[in-house]
Amino acid sequence: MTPFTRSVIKLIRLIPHGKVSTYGYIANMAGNRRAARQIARILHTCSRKQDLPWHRVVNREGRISLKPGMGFNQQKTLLQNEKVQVDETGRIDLEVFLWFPGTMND
DNA sequence: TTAGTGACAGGCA
DNA sequence: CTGCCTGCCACTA
Repeated sequence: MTPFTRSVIKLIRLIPHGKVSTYGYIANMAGNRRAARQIARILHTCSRKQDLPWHRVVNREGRISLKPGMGFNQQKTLLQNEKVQVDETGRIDLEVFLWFPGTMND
């Protein structure tokens, strides 16, 4: 468990209900802006056991980066339960739902 | 050690 | 909107 991983975990837990963030932003906030893919891997490995809101992390296009049948449906459902609008293709309007640290918009 | 891969990002056509 | 390409980094065969 590297310090980078720990800060990533903390940051993700800060994402408020009803908002989303992106792999790139998380990586940037954690100190390594080129680590977007590592964020994905971290979530993939320890999301369940770390009790993380993994579903609040999408890619920079505001789209769910999971293949249908591989968690896509679950993530979409979890987000919709939080009133986040997700269309059938897994797309989300980042202009509305992207979380910016500091601006306690919720 | 090398090569392929992926829950990514950005630039460009 | 869709691809294609490059940079990135941990993991695996």
